[in-house]
Amino acid sequence: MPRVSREQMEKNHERIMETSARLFRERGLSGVSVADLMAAAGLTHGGFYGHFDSKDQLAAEATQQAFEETDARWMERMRTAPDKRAKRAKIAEGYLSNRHRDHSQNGCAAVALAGDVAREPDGRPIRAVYAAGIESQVNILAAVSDAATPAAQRKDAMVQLALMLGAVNLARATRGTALSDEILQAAREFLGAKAI
Amino acid sequence: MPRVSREQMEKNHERIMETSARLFRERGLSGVSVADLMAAAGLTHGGFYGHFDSKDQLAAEATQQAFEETDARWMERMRTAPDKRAKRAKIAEGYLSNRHRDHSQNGCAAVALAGDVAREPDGRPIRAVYAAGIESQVNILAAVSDAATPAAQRKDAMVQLALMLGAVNLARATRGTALSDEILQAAREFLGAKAI
DNA sequence: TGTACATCAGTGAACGCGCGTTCACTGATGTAC
DNA sequence: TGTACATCAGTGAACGCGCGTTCACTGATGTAC
Repeated sequence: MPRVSREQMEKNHERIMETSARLFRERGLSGVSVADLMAAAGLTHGGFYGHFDSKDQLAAEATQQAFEETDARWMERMRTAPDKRAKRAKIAEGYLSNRHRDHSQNGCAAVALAGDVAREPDGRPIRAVYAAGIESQVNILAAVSDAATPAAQRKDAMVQLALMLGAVNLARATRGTALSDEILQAAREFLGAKAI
Repeated sequence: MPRVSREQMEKNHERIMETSARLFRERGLSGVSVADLMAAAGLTHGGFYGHFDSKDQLAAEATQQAFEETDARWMERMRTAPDKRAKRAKIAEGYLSNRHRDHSQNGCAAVALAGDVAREPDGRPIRAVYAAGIESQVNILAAVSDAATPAAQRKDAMVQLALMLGAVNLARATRGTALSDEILQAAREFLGAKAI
């Protein structure tokens, strides 16, 4: 049934973006084919190029959307915490949860796609999107650092982000072992976060 | 020129392993084809299955070899350091160097393959190899922790490893930006390591 | 408001390509005498 | 030590398959009158 209404077409466009943002985080950039992600949106593969120039371009747009969602989630998690220390711990609790390890599809794009983006050639749109996403996360974390100077706050933020990302990455790669739980636990304790 | 001597065949086997260990770290498990890695070893693709049961099996063996090389390098780096604190810093210096960021092919398999292994299905041989490699790295780092109890030493080790791995992963994914250098620098400072 | 027709979102076959793996073949190696 | 022959490491064509992308087509949507 070809030729849907313009309104329906916009809904389809959004649905392709949203399902792709989840699939890319779950299976990686090359782990999802155009046919896969169109099928996940309830369409056939041929129509893809009416919505996006290329798979690369969609990957960049979907990644940007995923970063924005994570930023929003972080802000929301911090909202009820009484002070900076508690706000940092709140973010760490979610990030270092077993739930986040086990559901990369809804999780942070930074950790889900780090390995893929690291191997993308220079100049690919997703590289700029990724770097901007990390910069934004660093800024959010720097704003809740207790360090004395902006430079020290920024360094604090980078250390917390690197630790969280590394711990989740390691925990996912060792999924199913006791070591995996241990790593998350060690990182949580270090960042003053509870198990949730 | 088929049928080489048994001695030559063993050399070829080793060369396939060694070039593969480098290529997998540089381009990822699915970024290297059997033809690629046989060509890198100076052979044609058809002979591959005389040496290995499958690409998966080679990936597991090559990854194990890469982990062993990193362990040996860490021990060597620590050898001349006067105390535990200096030994930890020595490892961090190498790990968090711009050189390590820019040459994953000769670097740590844990960070190079974390994303790939995280997405491998349960039961694949490389998953067990990877988990054993991480366990070994944790043990090496725990042995140079200044914490009071073995449990605390192990947690220290996991935090240092997660931070180093996360920082290098982020630095690689943001390669070419000022942010990339900043992240390595922040992690080095945190772990008391110099820039080398 | 109703009709005629142009537009174009989505379909599905097809494109060239590279993948992991198999296999018939080749000819130097290794061995039996 | 020399010869005849069986072995088997490596070759390269071929297998079925899935990939990203293209394109002729379809028929409901949207518009001009």
